[in-house]
Amino acid sequence: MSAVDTNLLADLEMRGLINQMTSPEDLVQHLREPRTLYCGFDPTADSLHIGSLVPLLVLKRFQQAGHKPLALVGGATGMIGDPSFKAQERKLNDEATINGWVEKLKHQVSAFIEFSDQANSAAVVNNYDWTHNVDVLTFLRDIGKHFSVNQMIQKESVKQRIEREGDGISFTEFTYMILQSYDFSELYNQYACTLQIGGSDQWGNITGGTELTRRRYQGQVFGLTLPLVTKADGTKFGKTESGTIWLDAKKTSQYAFYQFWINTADADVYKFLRYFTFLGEADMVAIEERDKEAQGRPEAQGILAREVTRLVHGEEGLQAALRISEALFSGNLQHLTAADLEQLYQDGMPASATGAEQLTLVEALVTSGLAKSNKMAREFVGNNAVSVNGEKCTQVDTLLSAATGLHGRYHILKRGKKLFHLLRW
RNA sequence: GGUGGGGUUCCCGAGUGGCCAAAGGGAUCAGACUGUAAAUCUGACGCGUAAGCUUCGGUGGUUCGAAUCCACCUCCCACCA
Repeated sequence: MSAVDTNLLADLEMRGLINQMTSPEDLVQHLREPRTLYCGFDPTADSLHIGSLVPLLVLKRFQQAGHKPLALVGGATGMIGDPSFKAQERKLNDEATINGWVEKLKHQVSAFIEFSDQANSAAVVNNYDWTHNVDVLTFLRDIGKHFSVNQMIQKESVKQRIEREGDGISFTEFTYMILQSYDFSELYNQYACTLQIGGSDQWGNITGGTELTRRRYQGQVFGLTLPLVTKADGTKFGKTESGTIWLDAKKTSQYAFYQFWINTADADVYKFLRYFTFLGEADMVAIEERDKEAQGRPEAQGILAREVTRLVHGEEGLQAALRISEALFSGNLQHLTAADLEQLYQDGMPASATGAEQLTLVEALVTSGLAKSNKMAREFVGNNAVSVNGEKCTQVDTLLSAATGLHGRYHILKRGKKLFHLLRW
């Protein structure tokens, strides 16, 4: 019960992972003992995306330091929708959908924290459990009474929605803060949970919970928010041209996930190492130093990509991503064996099977999704942007068939510098 | 409820009867240069090999011809109540 790493907050500080804390000095004292903390994840889709990675990893950091993490899945709050810093009212999803998502998130969240029999073993909780049978009158009298509307409308997170003409905020979303506060006080009561972490946008909701807990149970609980992950070029983190980067390998393959991190800008990569890996400070400083001295390609992106992919998809997932990446970007495609190619397919390289006897290059590009119309396909070919099995192909009418493929069965199509597709006959 | 202003191609935004698939910017994509970068330069950017076809909130109408004019509908915004 005493094996607590008291350097935890200093480590978080070094990583730039602390945005705000309630009563910092008290919290430092508080964390000298093993504590229980939580972070909420609302089901807004059937998978979390990398935006949730920072809080997930911080839960893990807390557990490694000897504390007990609770991952809260918002079966209840997900039905309401968090208005914090959202420009517009969100549409509600139906209950069955949300319940399906809740199950997936539970599973996903579980991969990041330990459930073994140790004293600080993690738990997954669902706020639906303690909210679904609270009746309205009880809620209004026992919980609502503790909240001042005057204070609530002062919160930065909803201010713009209230002040801005045109867009408003429904009572439903306005109430979200109360529900989340209720969660915190319930977790305090049921699990002795005394710390909530969350993104910086959660500050208002978290402090609501610390106050409610004090009023209901006279307990002191703490809040700690994490910084919003930003990119140096100002674009939104976690999105690429092709969409959101999900944690679920079915939605974003391990290969695509790995590639996402490999493509991190130099200006962001050292910051991201701190946010997303468990490497020690000395190691990270050394990496940065080495990259600075060596001209040419920095190695930080590769380290980041390997570390994060391993964290999310495990060693196997990482190896799969590496196999594909190495084959496509550094290997000679002609040297791949049939088994190698089959492995790439198994590893989740973008692929499709063709039903046709033969395809023109243009048709192949369109059916593989590498070009969205025939016209675009022709343009790519004309631009010298397409290669087949590692060789530039500039003839629009080139015919592809099983016979022209590698091992009588595969074509590796490449459009531009980094988009690949495996065509199977 | 009243008055006024709007809804244009992924986004912003010009366009007020033919010269409009529709200016300009952004985003995106490709090429060159590179490090599977950044910056820069070049090109593409509704669909179609092309002829041509389909777009400018919706539906009808006027006209040889409409994103542009008319009617109705719908959604949004501002001000007033």
